[in-house]
Amino acid sequence: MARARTDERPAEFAGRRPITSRRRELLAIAARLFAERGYGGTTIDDLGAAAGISGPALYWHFPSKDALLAEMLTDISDRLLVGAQQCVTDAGTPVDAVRALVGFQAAFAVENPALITVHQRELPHLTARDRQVVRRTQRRYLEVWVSALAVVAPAVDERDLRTATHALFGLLNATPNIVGPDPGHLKELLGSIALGAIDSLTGGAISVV
Amino acid sequence: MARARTDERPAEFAGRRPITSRRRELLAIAARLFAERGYGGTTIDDLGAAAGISGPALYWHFPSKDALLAEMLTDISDRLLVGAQQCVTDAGTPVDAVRALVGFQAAFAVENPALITVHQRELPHLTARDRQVVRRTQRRYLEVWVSALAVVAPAVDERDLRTATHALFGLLNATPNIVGPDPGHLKELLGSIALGAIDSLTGGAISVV
DNA sequence: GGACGTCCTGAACGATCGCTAAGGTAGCAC
DNA sequence: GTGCTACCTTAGCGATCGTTCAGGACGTCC
Repeated sequence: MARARTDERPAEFAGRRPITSRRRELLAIAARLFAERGYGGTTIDDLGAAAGISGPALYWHFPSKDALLAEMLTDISDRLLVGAQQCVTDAGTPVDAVRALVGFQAAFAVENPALITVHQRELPHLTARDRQVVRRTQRRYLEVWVSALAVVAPAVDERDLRTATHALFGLLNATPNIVGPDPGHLKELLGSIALGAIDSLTGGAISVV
Repeated sequence: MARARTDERPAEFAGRRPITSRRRELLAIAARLFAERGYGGTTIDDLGAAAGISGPALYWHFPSKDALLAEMLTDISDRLLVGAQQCVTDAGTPVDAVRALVGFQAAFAVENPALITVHQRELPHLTARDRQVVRRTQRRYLEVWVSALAVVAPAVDERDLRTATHALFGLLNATPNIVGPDPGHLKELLGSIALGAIDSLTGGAISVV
């Protein structure tokens, strides 16, 4: 008999776990099911069945259902934060930085609607500790946006900028509700609408071509 | 022994149930808890405790936890639809209609962030039948917006308008994530950002004062 | 007084579901 | 072959939770 991986590698489970392709696959499947049925509406057996294995087999890869969700959410927020930081450092001008952020978030939301859904919806089902971690990363992501916007909209109060950024996230993250258009077109459309929204803060310095 | 209300009034539970103030109160409490902890993270006993009664006491007012959620969600979508139709019929011009819709949705979202959260998040936990009902009403609400926008943005493809409307909903419904500003200011701010977003579709016919 | 309606309590049942336990199989190293 | 690792199986436990049941308190009406 082999011990469960949880017993075998306690230190690893406490921090970062090895990211195998199988784990990534299972996380993607879980994201789809969570988006469709909700976290509470998806059982371990559902997840296993969708992956072609039994329910309890998941415990070889993840220590618990909670931990699976936690890993999914931290991964999403990490990817967003890293991508946003990259946008800013790569941009030549402040205006370019804002445009890059809009394009990046639009692309992520269009390409990963299930992740967006889970990220928006399932935060309450995390443990207090995991929720805190995700929230912290989300806040840092928000700050990247607010800092970038503050440069192109210096006249706007910073609290209003924070509000506006939340609104922009809501706008760009509407992708799970949108059906039909091809990804490229959708990115363009959402991006231009978002830039129009930003124009209402700057007086029109952004979306002019 | 008194029979449970479910046995007593089967016909009434099948369709509309009487809306007492106590029921409304319980629905408001449930909305707050669902928004905080999620539907699956809230037990019948939690709901009862928050209302100062025992858990099973809820079964006097609602036939099931599912039905409570269903009533909450259908009520929200009904209120939105009725309000939107009112906006359009009361408006003098197409531009006024769009402005009224933006103001109405902004006001609702600012005043009822918990309802917005539940409405966005808990749809998967409805039975197929209830979900269909809510979806239908949501679609009619969307159509009110698309029709109004089509008049002020005749050059935009209707599918794009539908996409844009989803984006606008996402923008205005970001209120649950926004903390701090006073309601009046928040409505104004979100409204003006939304109008800026609409300007990106019309070329600037809306937000000009 | 009694009948009746309204709203609630406390106990308990039954089903679900996350999770554990114990073991099996296939592959690779030596 | 033996040993080891990676990944999976089925059976079942324990706890949670939605729901039902039997009844009780309080009011109103006659």
